[in-house]
Amino acid sequence: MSRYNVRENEDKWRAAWTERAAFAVTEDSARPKYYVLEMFPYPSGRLHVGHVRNYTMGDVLARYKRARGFNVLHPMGWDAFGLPAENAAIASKVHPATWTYENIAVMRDQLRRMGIAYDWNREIATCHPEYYRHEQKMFLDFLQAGLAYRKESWVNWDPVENTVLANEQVIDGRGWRSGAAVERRRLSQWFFKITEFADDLLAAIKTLDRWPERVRLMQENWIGRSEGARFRFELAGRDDGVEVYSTRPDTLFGASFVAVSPNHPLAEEAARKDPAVAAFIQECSRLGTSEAVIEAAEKLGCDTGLKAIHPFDSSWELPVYVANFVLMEYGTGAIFGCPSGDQRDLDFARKYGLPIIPVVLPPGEDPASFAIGEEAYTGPGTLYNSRFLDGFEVTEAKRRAIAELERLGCGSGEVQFRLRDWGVSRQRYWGCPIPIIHCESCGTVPVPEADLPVRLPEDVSFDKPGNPLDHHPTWKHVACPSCGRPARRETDTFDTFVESSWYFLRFCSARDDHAFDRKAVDYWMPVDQYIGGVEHAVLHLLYSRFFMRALSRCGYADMAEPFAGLFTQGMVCHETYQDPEGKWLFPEEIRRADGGAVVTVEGERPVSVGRSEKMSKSKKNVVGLEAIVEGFGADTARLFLLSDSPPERDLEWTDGGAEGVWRFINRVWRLVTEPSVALPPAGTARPERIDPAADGVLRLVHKTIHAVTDDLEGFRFNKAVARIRELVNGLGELDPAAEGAGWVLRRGCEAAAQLLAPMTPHLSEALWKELGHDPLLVDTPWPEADAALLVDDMVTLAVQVNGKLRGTLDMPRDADRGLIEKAALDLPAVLRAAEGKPPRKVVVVPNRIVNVVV
RNA sequence: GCCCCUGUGGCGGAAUGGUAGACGCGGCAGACUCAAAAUCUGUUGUCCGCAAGGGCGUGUUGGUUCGAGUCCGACCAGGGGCACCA
Repeated sequence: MSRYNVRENEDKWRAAWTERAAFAVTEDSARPKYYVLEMFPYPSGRLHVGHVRNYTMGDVLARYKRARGFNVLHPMGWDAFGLPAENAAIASKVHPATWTYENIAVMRDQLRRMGIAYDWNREIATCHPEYYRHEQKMFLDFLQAGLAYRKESWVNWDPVENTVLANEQVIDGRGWRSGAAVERRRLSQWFFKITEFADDLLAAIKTLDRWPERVRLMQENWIGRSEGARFRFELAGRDDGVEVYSTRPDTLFGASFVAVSPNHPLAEEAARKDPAVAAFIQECSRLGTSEAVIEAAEKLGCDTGLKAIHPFDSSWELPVYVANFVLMEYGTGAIFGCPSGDQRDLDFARKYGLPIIPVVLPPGEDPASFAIGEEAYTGPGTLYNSRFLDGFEVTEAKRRAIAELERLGCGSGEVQFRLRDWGVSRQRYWGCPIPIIHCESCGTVPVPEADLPVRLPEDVSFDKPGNPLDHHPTWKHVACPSCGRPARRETDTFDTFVESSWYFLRFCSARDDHAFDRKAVDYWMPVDQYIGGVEHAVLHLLYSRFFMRALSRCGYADMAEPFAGLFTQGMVCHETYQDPEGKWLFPEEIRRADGGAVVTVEGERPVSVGRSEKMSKSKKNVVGLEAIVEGFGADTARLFLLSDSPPERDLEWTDGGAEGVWRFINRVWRLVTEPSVALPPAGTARPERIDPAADGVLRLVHKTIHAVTDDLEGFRFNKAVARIRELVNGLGELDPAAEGAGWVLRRGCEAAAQLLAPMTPHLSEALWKELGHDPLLVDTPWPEADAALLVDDMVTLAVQVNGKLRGTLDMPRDADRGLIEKAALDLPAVLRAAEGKPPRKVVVVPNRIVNVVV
């Protein structure tokens, strides 16, 4: 019995593709183009199976489309700037650049071994000055176009590390590494004006019909368009007021307080006079900037002592609170509270004993008895207790309330977006320097284009807390390009999302002197199929959509949407293991003992098995790619990652499953190398006579070609694999004595090799050669199914009595309705189930089912 | 708190409103073997039954329909997102 030699074959066929330069492409107007892109990885150290799942899906598509005659662009690169490199620098004294480039070398090698069909000539690393210099130029152009600007904003500040923290780095109000209490601080930072395109970014989501529904929904929520009113409450005894934004101006007569954000100027003013307010604001700053945390926290407030005057009734005064649930970043940073119509306001009013005035009467309720209980009423209804708004529906009341505010001159209707401008400044070393010089007399001066790129200095130290660029002895000291006097470089670097917002354009002409060649971009863009994790559903994808618009406005391109099709794949998960002390264990540190109990390999101590979770280093539930590829080969890993779960769902890695795939690969190998009946030479014409038994198998071959093609088009890789397995099972059961069996078996084996090719390219190439074909399979067109062989002459109908299955009926396809009814009614099982009762009705669905109703 | 998704055998999962459990993993039985591994064959939702056959089954619970895993309502459970991780 022969065994498929993985090592030899995988090396051999990869070398053959490389020698052919099979996947290097150029623009070719004669052929339809197809741009397949997987989200490029951060070079974290080594490839894990999650990456491989992502890239395998892209490769399946790239190889499939290539076989269908498309000119396929399938590039790969590295999202190489980022925090982990700096953390590594702090932890192990290795320079971020060294660490990054070493990781890239390891991961590139791993990717090559997986046999993914990339055009490696287009490889890019975003930390390379040849990449980021174009980004600096774009920034200058955005600045010119008014799409980039500088302003103050709030951040989470770690006073020990002297650094800004991400929300996820704030744990219970403390810095993740230092443990120091986090402060909210104002910092002057650079922003991209994404809100400029808010309406268009929202409206165009409708055109992205090849994006997953949930991603579109997430983006819609993120942009968060709302219609409401911005208006002013005068403050009693002062000549200023407080401006609020509300989506429910119709409920103004239910108002019982005004609340401002802890960062609102009025709050700061109150804090200066009242230590209690100051202490409260201090307390709020501990919550951090995350909306989820703020919204979930108990609604707390602190009375400022100020009184706001109701815009519709100057004798009506409302208390002004500082409240922890009011966000400075949204609207005006101030609201009015209507407890009967908003849950947060209701909680707040209950806590502080404020009036609760119902103003919207739900349909069918009696105004005399309707009362607000535990829940605020936010649904539709009719206004009451609301003077001139009484009797109007909510929508109409909103319109009238706004009209009245406008008449009074204290406000107007306004559309608000939840979307805020994109803050791109990071107080970090390992990122793209922002090409700006700060001069005391000239202000912020752009670095002249001729001086680009602004390169990162290499001699930096990570001994001190804070930004290494800031405490570098010389780097930031430069002459002002405008006046020549001593000035200081911007020491912030870009958010790494900036690099990933245009890398797909760079791939179109990766070695061009400009950011990209317009002709190449016009040919290849948009990306036809983008594949990546759903974790990027909002930010990366929205930023890229913004960049495409911003670059188009600056004359770089002429396109709004960079990604025509998007697919978000699930994560790869694995069981977790802990020893008796609760320490996490790697899968290879455990084994299953004879009784089925799980024990440690060392010392046989009992292991508790946890549920399957996303593979992560911290829980050690990771499987090494090397071990799999060494043992079973790249094709096994690829096929397993495609076969067990639908691609959009999480996949559980199991050793058993991978072994099953390995068995299957060997079964296919033996099917071809040790056929049950001698195969005629390649290209032999179809024999005159084919036995009905063999004809059934031939039909299976064509049905499989048809179904697998359809499944690949629809991203149903797991089903495609299942169908190919059915084909292989069917070929294994072919009667070798049947007339025409050899020819049918050849057709079947060829189809199996071709259909498997996008998934197991090495194996398929080897099978193709075994089957006597000389040209590479990679240069062979996709097989076509013969439509005549897709439909059977006989069909099996299910027969039900009152909806319950009682038997089946084999009938010719499209048989006469009366014939079917009669045959069904004569079935013994039907007679038995009907218990002698006459049929009241017989439902016949052609070629599918008969339902006898008695 | 707000928004969203998912619940089907021991497990991963199939199923245009039409034969629930394809395909695989695991289990059980057998063949080959001195033995094991590898491989192959059969079997495998559950309950009753010697069998033929039948009852029950897609988180719970109502509804629509000749017919519901699929559509609609309520509930329960698990998961995800909510602006400096990438």
